[in-house]
Amino acid sequence: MEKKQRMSRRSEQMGDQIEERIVTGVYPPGMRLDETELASGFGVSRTPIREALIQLASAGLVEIRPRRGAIVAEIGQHRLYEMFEVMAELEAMCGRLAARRITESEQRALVAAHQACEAARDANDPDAYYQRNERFHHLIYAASHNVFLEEQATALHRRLRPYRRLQLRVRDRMGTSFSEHAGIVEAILAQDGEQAAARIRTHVVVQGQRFADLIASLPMLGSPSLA
Amino acid sequence: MEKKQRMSRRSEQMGDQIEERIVTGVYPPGMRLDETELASGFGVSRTPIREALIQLASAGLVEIRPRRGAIVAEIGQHRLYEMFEVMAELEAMCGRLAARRITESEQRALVAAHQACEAARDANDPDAYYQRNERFHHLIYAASHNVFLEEQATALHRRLRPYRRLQLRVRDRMGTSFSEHAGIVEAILAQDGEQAAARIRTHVVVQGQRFADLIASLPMLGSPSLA
DNA sequence: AACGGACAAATTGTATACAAGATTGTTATA
DNA sequence: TATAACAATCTTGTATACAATTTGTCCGTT
Repeated sequence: MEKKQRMSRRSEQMGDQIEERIVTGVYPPGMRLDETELASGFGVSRTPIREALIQLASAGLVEIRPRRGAIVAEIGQHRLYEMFEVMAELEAMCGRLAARRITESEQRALVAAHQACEAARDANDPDAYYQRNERFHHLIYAASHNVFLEEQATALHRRLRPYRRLQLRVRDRMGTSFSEHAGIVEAILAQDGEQAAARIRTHVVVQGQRFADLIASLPMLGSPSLA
Repeated sequence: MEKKQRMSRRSEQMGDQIEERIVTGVYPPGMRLDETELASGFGVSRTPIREALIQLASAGLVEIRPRRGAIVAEIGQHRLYEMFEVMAELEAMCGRLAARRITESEQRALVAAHQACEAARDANDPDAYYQRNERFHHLIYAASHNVFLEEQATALHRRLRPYRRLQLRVRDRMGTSFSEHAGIVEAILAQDGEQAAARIRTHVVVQGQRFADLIASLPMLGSPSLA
């Protein structure tokens, strides 16, 4: 999990900062990202900003219309549903592979992360739960022992972060989430790949009413026909 | 399938051209991509080249080492296996969804594409089969009626293109491929999602000996520990 | 009053100039 | 002869200047 050694490349730092502002909602969907403005705001020239925007566009966070500037990508309900559908399947795949390939130390780490979630739930601390939940899921990605899959899952998870986050405050989502985690852990430890996959699929929000609740809780909309 | 209206953005054209040269092997894995050299070669300045390289790096085709230039990404055996493993699952998901959601006109198009493959096989024309096979697969992606999934599958498919291409010349792969297609079409038309998924999983090369053959047939190697 | 065209302002895309770090080759010394 | 340090050169990263296209406004005409 170490990744600090390349200091150069301002454009990357810019990219990280802009991305942070996008996923935290400081730059809301649809907002125009003026190159000159961003440049003066960050105290750099347009060049690193442009390069950062191109990267973010490749990642799908912003949309660059030729000669017409960049805007924060608007994800419509429909496309959001599609992305969660894919996310569910990617995570399910991670779970299936993890059940077959997880090592003993990874098992211990997973159980520990699960217990950490339990503590956060008991303390009724959504922020803590959110972070520990992220760790829990990431441990499953890593336990798949497919680095490429892990990367893909992490990237998509990150992209869905702002939408997922709000969802934790809805209803008794924390409690539900935790008990679902329990089932997932059990299946993985039992090396039952198919059951792990099935339970993860259910866990990810795509299912029926739960997704509708998510949609309803989102302040940012975006027209459904954007996809 | 129309996408021609934005003429501006040289960097995109450069990106497409460089990408083409990468996937066709003109720029082999590991090759150094000198910005100045490329710029003068394409008759443009370094700026569009740089932007193109950044995009290609985001897509995973090139690797940019800060202050040390860009090289064509080397995909080691291990990572290649991982990518095919994910590809298989993505395609399987497409098939499962397609079985449930495919429209009648899409069914006709799929059958037509399948028959076109048959003709190419009978003519023993690998190049034609290659193209029609691509179309066949893409139709399944589209029939999933999940645009995001379709995009992801298409992107990964494209990235694996150079490796897949060589594979068609191996053995009697064309004949095998076609008969597997038949089973896939049947499952989708029968709306049997699980069977379609299973057959597609088998169809994609990851399975045992077949993947070993693929590896053996690849001139470009890349160290296995790159992942 | 509304529509259309032309001009003006602003913003993106590209080229070039400059700065900073990396690589390579040379030289001196052990 | 080999190694280490230094210098020269080359390449990338950033800033700025310029070109081209879009957008908005104003005025004229119908």
